Amino acid sequence: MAPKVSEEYKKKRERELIEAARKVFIEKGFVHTSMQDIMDKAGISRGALYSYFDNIDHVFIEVLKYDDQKDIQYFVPSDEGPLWLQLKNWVEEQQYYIEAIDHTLLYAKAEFFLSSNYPNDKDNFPYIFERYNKTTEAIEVVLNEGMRKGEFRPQQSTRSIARYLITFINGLMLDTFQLGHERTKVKDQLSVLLFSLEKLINPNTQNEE
Amino acid sequence: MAPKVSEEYKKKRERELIEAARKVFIEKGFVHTSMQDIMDKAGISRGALYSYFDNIDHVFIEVLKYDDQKDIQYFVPSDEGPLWLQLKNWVEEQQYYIEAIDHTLLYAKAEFFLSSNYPNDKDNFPYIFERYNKTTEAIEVVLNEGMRKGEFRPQQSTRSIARYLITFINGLMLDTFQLGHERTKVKDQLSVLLFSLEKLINPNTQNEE
DNA sequence: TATAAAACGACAACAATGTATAGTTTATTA
DNA sequence: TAATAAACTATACATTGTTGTCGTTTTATA
Repeated sequence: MAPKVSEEYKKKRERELIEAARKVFIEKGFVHTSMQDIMDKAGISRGALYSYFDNIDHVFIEVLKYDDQKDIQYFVPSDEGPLWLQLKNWVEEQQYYIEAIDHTLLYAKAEFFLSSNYPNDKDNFPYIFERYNKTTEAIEVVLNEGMRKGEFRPQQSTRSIARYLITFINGLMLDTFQLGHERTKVKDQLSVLLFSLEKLINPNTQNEE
Repeated sequence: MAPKVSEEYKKKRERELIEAARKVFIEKGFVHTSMQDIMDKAGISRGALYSYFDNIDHVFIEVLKYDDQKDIQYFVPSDEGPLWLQLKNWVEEQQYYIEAIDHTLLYAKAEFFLSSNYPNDKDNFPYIFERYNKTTEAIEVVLNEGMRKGEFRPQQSTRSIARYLITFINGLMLDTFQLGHERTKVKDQLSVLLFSLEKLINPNTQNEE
């Protein structure tokens, strides 16, 4: 009379399944991935897969959590150097995330949040709001810190500016899905963003009004 | 020996079908719409529908063409008044397009270009590039005109600025799909856009270098 | 009224889902 | 080390939804 495997083992197995599923989603996106695809990639039987996950939405949600957990690209300010440079760095880094689109979940995520049945009861599905809020808040914190230090003197609310930044980056991603990154000119666009961000944030270096 | 109906009749019928399909796509998006849905909405039989269109991608493409044709929201500059005000107007108008998202094809389009099989051979499907190019070019023309008149003195290339504008608006749309427009604060975001656009375009009113 | 086109709707084929069952493997523990 | 219960495999199955085709029926006109 013994439960055959430890809790640990089950966790580990589940993680393997999630990793396999993640690969499939990156390759094929969300809409065109079936449970069968995941079984094939993971080398697991139908019954076993269904004993871990109820359906494909469930699988995707778990993949999302897993991915979020390891891929923290939130802005984390440090004490060293001017905040403006840190912010600039962060924006420039986004280029690599966007251009690596074929090797990330970005595409599948966009599909999922657009087309899955799951988020239809949008209000019951806070994930997407939370993520948006977390990201903008992280930016907002930096902007506020910059204000406190007297480095930034924005004329708009820091929240608005943070939202603006995130929205633009979302736009870049969408364009990149549809046009490819060469046509989108990601780098060029990010440099225009930086230019205007500087104006938004730090008008005192331009003129005193 | 008679072709049962006139060419006119066929065109008319096709247009009716397209209009019915358009309604369905607006209601249900692209991914969750089936040929059956369109038959039901149009009150037409399977065979008849298939005699007009090969498959659902084909239907959608025709809907797109139809929609583009009547819904020209490209920027058209006039000779009256400063270009800056015209541009500002155009940007502010986008608010209504974005907020009317539930009554337009925008959502279905985003799904289609993300998830249909059709655009997979992206290079063979110029529609999306053309549309992007047309839109940005329309903006670019205005910016150039403004430069010619001495009204605008951008420090970036006008093409970059045009792309920047369109990308941001795409981002706003994506956010609106996912968050709803209250949460996205469309109006607020557009005003930040206008602020930074002014800086991008017309730095001479700020300082002379 | 003959006829060719247009519309109808049944149908086969397929793909995917989630459940179920019988048999096999395996880690634990008594 | 043998018994046992859980995990897993392999496969079958009913169900559902969708697609595209095809033989038949209807209908507008010459």
